[in-house]
Amino acid sequence: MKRKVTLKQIAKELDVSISTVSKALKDSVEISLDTRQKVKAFAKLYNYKPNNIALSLKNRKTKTIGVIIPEIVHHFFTTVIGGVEKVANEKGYNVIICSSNNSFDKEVINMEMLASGSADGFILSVAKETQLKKDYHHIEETMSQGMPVVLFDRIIDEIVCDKVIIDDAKGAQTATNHLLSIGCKKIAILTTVDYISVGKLRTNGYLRALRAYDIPEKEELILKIEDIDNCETEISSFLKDKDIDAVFAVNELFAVTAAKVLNSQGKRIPEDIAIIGFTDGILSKHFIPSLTTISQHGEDMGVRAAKLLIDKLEGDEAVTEEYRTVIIDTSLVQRQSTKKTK
Amino acid sequence: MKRKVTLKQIAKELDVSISTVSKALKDSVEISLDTRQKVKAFAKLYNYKPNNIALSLKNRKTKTIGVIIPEIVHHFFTTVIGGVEKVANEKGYNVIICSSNNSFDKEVINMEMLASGSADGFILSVAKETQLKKDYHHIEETMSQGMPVVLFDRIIDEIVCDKVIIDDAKGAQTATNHLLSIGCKKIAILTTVDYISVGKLRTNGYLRALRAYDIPEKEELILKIEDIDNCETEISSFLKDKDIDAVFAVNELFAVTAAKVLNSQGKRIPEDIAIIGFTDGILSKHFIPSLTTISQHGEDMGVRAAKLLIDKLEGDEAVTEEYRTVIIDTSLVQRQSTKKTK
DNA sequence: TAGCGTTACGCAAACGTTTTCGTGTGGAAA
DNA sequence: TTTCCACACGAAAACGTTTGCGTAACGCTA
Repeated sequence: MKRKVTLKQIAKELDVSISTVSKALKDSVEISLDTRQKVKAFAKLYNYKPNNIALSLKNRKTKTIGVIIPEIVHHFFTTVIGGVEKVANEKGYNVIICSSNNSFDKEVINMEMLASGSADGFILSVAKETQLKKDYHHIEETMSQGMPVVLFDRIIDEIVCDKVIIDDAKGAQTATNHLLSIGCKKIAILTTVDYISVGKLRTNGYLRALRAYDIPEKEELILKIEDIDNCETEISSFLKDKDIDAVFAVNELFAVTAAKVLNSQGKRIPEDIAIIGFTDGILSKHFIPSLTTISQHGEDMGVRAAKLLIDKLEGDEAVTEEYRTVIIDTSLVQRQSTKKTK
Repeated sequence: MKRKVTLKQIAKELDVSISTVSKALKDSVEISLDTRQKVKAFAKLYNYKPNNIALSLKNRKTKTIGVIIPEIVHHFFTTVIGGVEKVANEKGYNVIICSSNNSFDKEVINMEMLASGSADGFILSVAKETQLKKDYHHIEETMSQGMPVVLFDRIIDEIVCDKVIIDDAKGAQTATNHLLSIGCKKIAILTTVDYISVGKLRTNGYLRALRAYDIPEKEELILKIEDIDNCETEISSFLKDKDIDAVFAVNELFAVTAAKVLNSQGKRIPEDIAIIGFTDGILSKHFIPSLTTISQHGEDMGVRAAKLLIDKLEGDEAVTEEYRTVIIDTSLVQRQSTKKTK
């Protein structure tokens, strides 16, 4: 089992100096054509590849982007990663992905790990726990050490940096408006507890849409779900015998669960009750009936986030000092769960 | 914007040597208690963290595991990653994830990138293109340079290394047996083209089960799908007016698509036609009716793969020279799409 | 033949660590 | 006063690169 070949070994074999080998491989005119060819042939033969670690140390940059997301088993986040990878690879960057599993501690650990030499900058969506805890020291520390950070989706207002978000409130408003426009009047919302920023914003959008239509908001039509993993029972009892004609769910799981629950309660979708979700994942697409949703364009988010980060990494001082917030448009994806029937 | 603080800077500030600082931080008895405390206080104040890159270079290992998967937006693979991360983090390893996007070239590039210093070993599921092309030089090269590789799921028989697989044929047999046991006799299979190893194996399992029941295999009940993204039309025309009482789909998408197609063709599931899938993803779970499947236990696979790799990385010569193949048990997850009705 | 300019290469520093092997200082024993 | 031994610390090498600069050797001109 041979080790990886280094410049030093090539130099020794060929009885020249390390610098000669290095220069020859770079086709430097300093080195005679003859030597250059000899070195290159030898390097190819032994499959020489420069050691990235050594390069990183020397250049003080790693050419890799660290991505930290709350969950890896999550369609939306993986699509974002897809977008990040796309531009990163184009620009010669590597992508390291870590998941925080929605744990504050793991987020900190991962961030420190990557920050201590493994990545040049970060693309980050913060963990639930972090939003709850409001402790952002790890992010601020990273930034203060000169490493750019781009926040996306679950962002933090207090932190000044580049951000990529969707207009959650507007998207929710669009969703609600859609329901209103097809004649729904009694619209329930399934949302998250308020400390999840996106949940809160979407709730706001829902309320805004109602107000615009002069429909009074009713406390009993709003369900704020804490335990996402066991949302079914909560949703089931909430929806039981409720006098509504539409449900707006702030994520895919809630939407699908609501559909199932309503189904088993004997309601027809969309005839009796319309459903609209948020996030355009495979569940919404393949469910029967297929679910109307607000698409977040995850891949776009990833693309924009990566561009922002790379700009900052390669930019001059002017760019470095200015922070931008990119707002990705949402779009309504109409499917069967909100057919116009009234 | 301050840079990251290094040993050298601390040494300079405190007017001692670099080695003294390094030793002090490691609580070496060589250094006086007084100096030790001073150094540590200073290091904490400036939030000193050793530079991983420098450590990697010095130690000639990175303490990171490279994971390369065909698709990042894929539930099964992300669950595997979850398993890998779990044990990796326990053992102090970092995880770098790259997707090949099912492209041979990208697989090679990613592998070479990570191999040239960024990772100590690999956990890999090969791209479709690689299976088709049968070009494995990048994997063999990596191994010959002393970096262990663990293959999982889509493996390559010709390569000698640690492997983690499920018994695809057995799982398919279990699935088919299940259908037979509830009285189905005319079972169609939706599978992939043969060069996808898992597809072929699952087809074999299906045939084996039929033979065991003395049911002749019929060419017209087998659909080998090439273009997965546009499987719907193909499945639709295949299933049209076919005289069958069950469908076995080798993956989740095929199963769901079949269910939808049958639905729209006026068949009831499971009363008219039973459906069983492979891979226990969210689609199967949330579909109505929920789909019976063969669970691959993705997280388990990740756990075992990571353990194999770390064993090899940290093991002595004896372990290093022996290759193991771990077979993960599949299990039947019974749901509504295969109710016993006959 | 002395002086000069090329050519073709080597030296050494630097990136940030760790670790082995000195070494200067001080006090105590002889 | 000399010798010896802890003690506390520093120098240097090594990991694998890149690159500015120094310099032998050579051929040519004056």
